[in-house]
Amino acid sequence: MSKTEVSNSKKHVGPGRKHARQKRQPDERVRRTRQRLGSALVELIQEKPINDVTVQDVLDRASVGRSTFYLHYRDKDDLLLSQLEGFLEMMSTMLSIRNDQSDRVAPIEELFAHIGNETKLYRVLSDSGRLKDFFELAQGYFSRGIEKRLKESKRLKSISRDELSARACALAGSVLSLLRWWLDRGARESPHAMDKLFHRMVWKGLV
Amino acid sequence: MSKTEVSNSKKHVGPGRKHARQKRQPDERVRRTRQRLGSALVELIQEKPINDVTVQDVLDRASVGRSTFYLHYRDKDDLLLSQLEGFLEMMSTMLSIRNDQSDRVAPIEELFAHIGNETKLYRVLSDSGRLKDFFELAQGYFSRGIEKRLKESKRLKSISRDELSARACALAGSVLSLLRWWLDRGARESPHAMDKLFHRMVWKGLV
DNA sequence: GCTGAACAAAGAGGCGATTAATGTCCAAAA
DNA sequence: TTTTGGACATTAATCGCCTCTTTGTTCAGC
Repeated sequence: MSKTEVSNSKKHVGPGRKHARQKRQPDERVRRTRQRLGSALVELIQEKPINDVTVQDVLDRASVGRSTFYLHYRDKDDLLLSQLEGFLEMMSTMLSIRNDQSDRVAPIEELFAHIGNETKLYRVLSDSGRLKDFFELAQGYFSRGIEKRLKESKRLKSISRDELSARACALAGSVLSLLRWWLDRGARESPHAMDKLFHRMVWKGLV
Repeated sequence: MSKTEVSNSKKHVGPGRKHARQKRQPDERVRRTRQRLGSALVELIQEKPINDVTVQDVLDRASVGRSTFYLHYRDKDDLLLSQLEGFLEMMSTMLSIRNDQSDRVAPIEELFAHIGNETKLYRVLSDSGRLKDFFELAQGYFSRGIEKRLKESKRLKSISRDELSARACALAGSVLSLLRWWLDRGARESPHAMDKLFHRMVWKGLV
């Protein structure tokens, strides 16, 4: 695990993945085990350099047997990736939902709020050089979420499939750039302010 | 030079940099030497894996003495970075220029056209894992170029400095995402079509 | 400003030995 | 069915030591 990149996990489908994909039968025991492992890793990488965290550390912190770990995940990176993907999946879903009813929190605001709560983790990823991989991953998830949303827009019915995907891609890019701008300056503005800013810029004219 | 990252070049100011910065007295000999070294490197990395290209290779190809090389550049990476920066500087300048007069080629179109001519290089950077660094670098240059342009917009006179920089950042992000989308699909659409697409999306409503 | 040659310093690669960590397997418990 | 603990084979990091390549510096002279 020397050349560990967050994005380099197309190795093989692996044993752990099967559980992740089967959304049926979310056995409570399984859910808890995975949850404990994930939290343990996330905690640990905020305590010491990511490469110094061993599988054994995670096992101890999570109080989970070694064999159980490998039953769920291919390796440490797979676990981290799975955590990040879970998070991004949430964000993507948020972006995909139309909020016509004004009683919902705006998706961009919610997105900034959620990520603003994880600035420590952001720092860790940044320091370990995995931030670029994370953003690349995020670009995919955000694009898909946004594309889904755009598809339901009446104003864009006449637009070709390719152009829709291009637009989603560009929008995702701008959200992520804005997010990075915000985080790198210490997240000074409120999530609500960022949401309004984003709306003033592009969202309004597009969806 | 095993862990060579395009972006990791904040080591120290280095001897070579002084020539790069002094825009006065662009001595013809210096210009030619730098030009030859740059071209040699760019040629070579398209012929064999970037890490197999030695300084000696570059020297031979460029017919430049070893001491001369180190007079201009800190190391191989510095040379590559300098080439990329030169390219990005051009792009940034293009983005910063308002084209009120319709006889100019639109900046986005020109940008896509220029980069479309370097797909081989794009592939090389991608294969050597430096693409993420390149895009990160580009994000900075593009943001600055766009911010400069936005500053001259009458429609945005009332906007705060911070918001202007945020907007520029987001716009740069969307251009780059679009660019990546375009390149990764084989640059099928014409630069002109991409320009129009971009305008339909955001540019129009913003500047 | 550029050169060539000479030289010190750093680094990559090979190799055997040692140690830590990883990943697999299975019988048995929950 | 999931989880467990312990035993076990495999892998990977580390070290010392060596060799050869590449790097980066220096300087007298064009």
